[in-house]
Amino acid sequence: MRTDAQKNYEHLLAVAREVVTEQGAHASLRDVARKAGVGLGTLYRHFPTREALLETLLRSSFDALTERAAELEASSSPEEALVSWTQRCIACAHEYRGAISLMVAAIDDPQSALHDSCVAMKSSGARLLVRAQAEGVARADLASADLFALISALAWLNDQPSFAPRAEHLFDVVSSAILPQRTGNDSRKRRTPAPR
Amino acid sequence: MRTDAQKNYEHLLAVAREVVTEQGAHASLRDVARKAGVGLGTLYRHFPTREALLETLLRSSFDALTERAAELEASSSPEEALVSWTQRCIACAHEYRGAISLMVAAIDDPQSALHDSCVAMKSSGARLLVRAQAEGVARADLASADLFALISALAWLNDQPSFAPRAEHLFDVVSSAILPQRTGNDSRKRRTPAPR
DNA sequence: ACCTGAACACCGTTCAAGT
DNA sequence: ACCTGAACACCGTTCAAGT
Repeated sequence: MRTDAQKNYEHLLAVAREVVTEQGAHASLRDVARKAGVGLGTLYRHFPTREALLETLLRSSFDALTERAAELEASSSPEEALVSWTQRCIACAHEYRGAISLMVAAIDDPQSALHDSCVAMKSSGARLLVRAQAEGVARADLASADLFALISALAWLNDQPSFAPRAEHLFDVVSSAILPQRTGNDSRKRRTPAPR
Repeated sequence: MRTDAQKNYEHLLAVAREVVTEQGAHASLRDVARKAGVGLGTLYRHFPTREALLETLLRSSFDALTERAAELEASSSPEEALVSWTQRCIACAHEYRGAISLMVAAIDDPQSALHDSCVAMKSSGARLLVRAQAEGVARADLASADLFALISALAWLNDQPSFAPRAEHLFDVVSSAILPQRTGNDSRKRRTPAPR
């Protein structure tokens, strides 16, 4: 890459990160190019699709997620590993508003720039899930697709301003379905204040 | 309403139903007007916002939902009533792809044409939830906002083509979190085949 | 080798002008 | 009283022309 192209690329990415943080994953790409002081074509050459841009923005988070799964498998109980990783997963998908819809669409589309990252995420989750199931602590009838779906649903809920305040509680509720025997997961006991 | 206006209104609604069924709640309104053979302004006068159009399309379903809640309260066990109504609720929100996002946004926006319907839905659910909680069969720490959130999340999952095939199973999983003591809800037993 | 921005085909929304 | 569609300000995407 020519040094001027490299500079364009990096600046574009920095501006995109700002704009997407503010406006979400469906931000205007025209706006990104404009704010970066760059021609539209330059943006499209560096990032041929919205997914490609998002993938680059989330790259390091995705990598950290995979790494974290391996660490947790070695260091934590099957139960704690699954809960902790799931939480991180949701935070990662929630990094940019609206990103989760694109990720969900990508899991079934090998053409998408987000495909590999999402498959990796699903696989990491699958390992932790199987491990917890072997221990009898996670629901036996969950497939990795189900875990990915539940994580996606929680990330989507967090994206909705009306539900965001109850995000933690909703996580607990869904967790209790994944790990029915979880310590302190007695659903008859009030764990979080329930507003009217 | 003048009879020609009435005719326009009804034809517009019929065409809108078709288009929205095909393309989802974010279908082009221009396209609806075009296919109805009507000026854009005509559509906007009858339905000042996308929400207004959707509200009209879903009107009878919303009414049926409220009615059904009352029926179930009288005729079924607290547990069965909540499960059955929740299921209907999801089907209703899922009637048009993408409608759930607009509904979720409407719950906190009294200006939205969908606001009242969503509040009614939430209230109906709240009654059934409280009843089930009084019986000790539903999680005590769930607020009506949580139930609405979980219903929304399931409706959203159903909207995603990659998750739709596992919709029923995902409903069972989330149900087991809402009703931990539900008959046959033993999560250690395999209830639905889990594909690899 | 890389960049630009006009061109094209679309949106949603408003509102002057028509019947 | 109702209808129309041009006008405006936006999109995403492509690609000929420039440096």
